[in-house]
Amino acid sequence: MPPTYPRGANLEQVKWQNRAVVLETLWRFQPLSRKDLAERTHLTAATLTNIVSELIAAGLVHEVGLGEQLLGRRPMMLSFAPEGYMLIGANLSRTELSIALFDLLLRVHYVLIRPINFRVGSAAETLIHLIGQVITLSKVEPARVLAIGISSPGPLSVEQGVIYAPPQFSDWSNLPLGRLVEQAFNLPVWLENDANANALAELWLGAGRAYNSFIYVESHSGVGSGIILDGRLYAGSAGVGSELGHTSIDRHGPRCPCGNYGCLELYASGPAMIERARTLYHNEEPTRLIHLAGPNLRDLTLDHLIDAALEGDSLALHVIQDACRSLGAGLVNAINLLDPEAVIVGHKLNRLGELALAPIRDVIQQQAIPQAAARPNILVSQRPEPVAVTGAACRALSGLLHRPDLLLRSI
Amino acid sequence: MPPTYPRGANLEQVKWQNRAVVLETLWRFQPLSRKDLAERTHLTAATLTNIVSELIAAGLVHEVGLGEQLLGRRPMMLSFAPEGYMLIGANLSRTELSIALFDLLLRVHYVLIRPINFRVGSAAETLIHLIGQVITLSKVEPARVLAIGISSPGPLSVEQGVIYAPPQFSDWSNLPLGRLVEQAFNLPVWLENDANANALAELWLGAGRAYNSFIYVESHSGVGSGIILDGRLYAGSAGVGSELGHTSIDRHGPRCPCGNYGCLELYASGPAMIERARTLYHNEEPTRLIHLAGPNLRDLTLDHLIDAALEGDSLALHVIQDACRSLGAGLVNAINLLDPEAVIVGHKLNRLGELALAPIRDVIQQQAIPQAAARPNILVSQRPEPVAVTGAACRALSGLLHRPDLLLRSI
DNA sequence: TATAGATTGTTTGAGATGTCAACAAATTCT
DNA sequence: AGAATTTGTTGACATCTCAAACAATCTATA
Repeated sequence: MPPTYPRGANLEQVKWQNRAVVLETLWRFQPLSRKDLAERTHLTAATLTNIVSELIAAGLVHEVGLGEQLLGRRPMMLSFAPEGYMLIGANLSRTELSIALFDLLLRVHYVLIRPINFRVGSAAETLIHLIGQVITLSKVEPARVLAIGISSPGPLSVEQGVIYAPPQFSDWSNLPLGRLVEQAFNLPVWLENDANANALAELWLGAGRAYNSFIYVESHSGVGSGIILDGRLYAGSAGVGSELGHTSIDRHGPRCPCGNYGCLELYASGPAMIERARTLYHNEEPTRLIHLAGPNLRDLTLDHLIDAALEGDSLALHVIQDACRSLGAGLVNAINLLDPEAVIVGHKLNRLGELALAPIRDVIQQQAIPQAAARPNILVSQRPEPVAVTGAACRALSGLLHRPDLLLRSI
Repeated sequence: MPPTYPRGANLEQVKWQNRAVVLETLWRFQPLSRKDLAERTHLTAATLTNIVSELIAAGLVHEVGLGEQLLGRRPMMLSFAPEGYMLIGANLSRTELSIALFDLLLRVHYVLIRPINFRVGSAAETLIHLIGQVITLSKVEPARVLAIGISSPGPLSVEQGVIYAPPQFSDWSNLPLGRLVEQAFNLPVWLENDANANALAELWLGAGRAYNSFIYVESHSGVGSGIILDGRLYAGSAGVGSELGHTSIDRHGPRCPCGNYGCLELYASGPAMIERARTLYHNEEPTRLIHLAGPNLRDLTLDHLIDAALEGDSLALHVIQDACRSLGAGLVNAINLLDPEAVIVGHKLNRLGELALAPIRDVIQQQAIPQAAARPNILVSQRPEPVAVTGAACRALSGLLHRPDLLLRSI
């Protein structure tokens, strides 16, 4: 692909860009007055009068009452219309399909969760059927649904809306899911890697709200990650996200199925921790874990480990904190390469709070080079429930706010 | 620092942005016709007529003759005016100060190189004096010099133009070099980390011209790197560049002065290779190296190693290719994290060509995950001489092209 | 209670930019 | 010589933001 050139701008683009900027700013910092918006966007008050009138006429924004003011006229505060329009978020995990209906404030209005079998049935039809179900069962007026966001694990082409599933899940392999859903509902659809979508959720709703750049990492069946640079999700040259889980922390470590050696995922994923716990267990006294996972830790899950660690089980704590130190080592590399403002640790690990953060923070404090003055803040995820679909909804919201023509064309 | 909000645009910004886009596009792909520019920038032909007239009137662009055309009117090709205006590039290395005068095509017109002693003299005055010397000795009309770019190793604040030198170089420590030079010549000055500047040079003049994103890496006294994303130099949140040299490839490796363990720099920098050659040498037969570096490889330099490797010396080749495999391991991590289109290996190593590239490429081919379809291209640097100052001049050019008001305000 | 002062929001008209469509210019092919 | 084709130019035009005056709304104070 030859290099793309920066594009020239024209007046229509200015118009839409300004509307996008206003919408995004209002979303992140609502409620705001017209004056506040003018200051933050560096547009003039006159322009904000114009733009806000449009947004109110379109039903996207409401005046929500007068704000406080020490002296002079009190400002009229603006917020997103709470229930004017709706979004659909859908998440495919390895075991289940979650679909939810959100309003434009990303509050949940309806949730549907179904176990799925990747090997059976026609994948796209199932998803389309269930999205339809959510719309009818929630009794939302279909015309008020504006967009659909879909998050899915593992390699996919964001631009083409295709999932490259492993061959054994033949039904999902090379599936142009984005386009199929788009056609079925005649709505804009955004497909996104699940960790990337979760990173966006941190940016919009979670611990990343105060930052312009951060690295998000989560551990479950693998180690997923997403990178936010300059307030935007970094997509990479091929639209495939970042793969912190497959950066190596030990070139002499074991071989990873990906071809590399000593990948972070081999030390810090859920299965890696379970494996480690089983190995260490044989040489230890009986612990709290055996009550949870049965003899020889036969049924051990990551949740068991986390529960046990929270209850003070030393083996579980040891295994988890070891994994967190590995996570820290991988993050040090990413930090030295990208110099982010923050690191956010998410998903299951956030139940552990400081128990997980402390070892990560220690490693980073000691081993990352102090770029400029400050090292990045290390934070725990703060996304609201239902966690799985919120990222997908954020992806749809983010897509919509950057395409205000999709929101305003109707008027 | 609170998050910065995206800013609204207005028509004046559109004007300058379009001029910047046209200038940048013309620079990278000159010669181009007005029609070519219109297609690449997605502006209309009418707009290009207007903008090009301005640029010609300002003396920045010349019509350089008719191009070929199968049918119809032949296009008038445009190029940057070869000698209308000039730029200064300056590079501080650990041992010498290089300053050169360039035209807007980044061709060298005058070079001055001086050995320096970091411990003695007033640093800023020396640099300012020598820049003045270049201007007078080259007999360029001072008013035609438009901007100054300065590259320097090690941590610095791009935005504030300050060099944070190690304390032993007290004269250069916390020096607001950018502002001092700016005031001395009343010209815009850009200060940039040397590896970052070299990455820019690859983008504008070298192996990176065909790519929008790549990772540039060079090995000398350390391992330097620069990241180009989306056709722009990635600056990080604090304006400090990327530090691939201080990403770890082996958490059980030796401790690095930076605090981390097993940093890439400990395996792939010049001093690391020299050390390794000395260690291995004692157990080997006499080699070609002894002729170059004296008994016990007392005076061995990286250049010696490279020369010997080019002449087929097996020890030198072994040491270098080992270092390159380490470099590959570090690059695999960066690739899996950032998914760039290319990797460019520069500086001294490019004398080795495929001898250095092959082991790097092997490691990446085997260990990087194939994101989307293709793995990144692995290339060797192609910058023109004089290598050291070209990066600095590119930084100045890049700065100017993004601020066309600095170029056009005079008319 | 009236008035001054301060702050937010609105209106009007002006200025600037890129665009559109028609046209001019230059070249090849038949 | 004329049709076809491509590049470049011109002037009317639509539209966006902006500046400035103005309206609205609130507090403080005499």
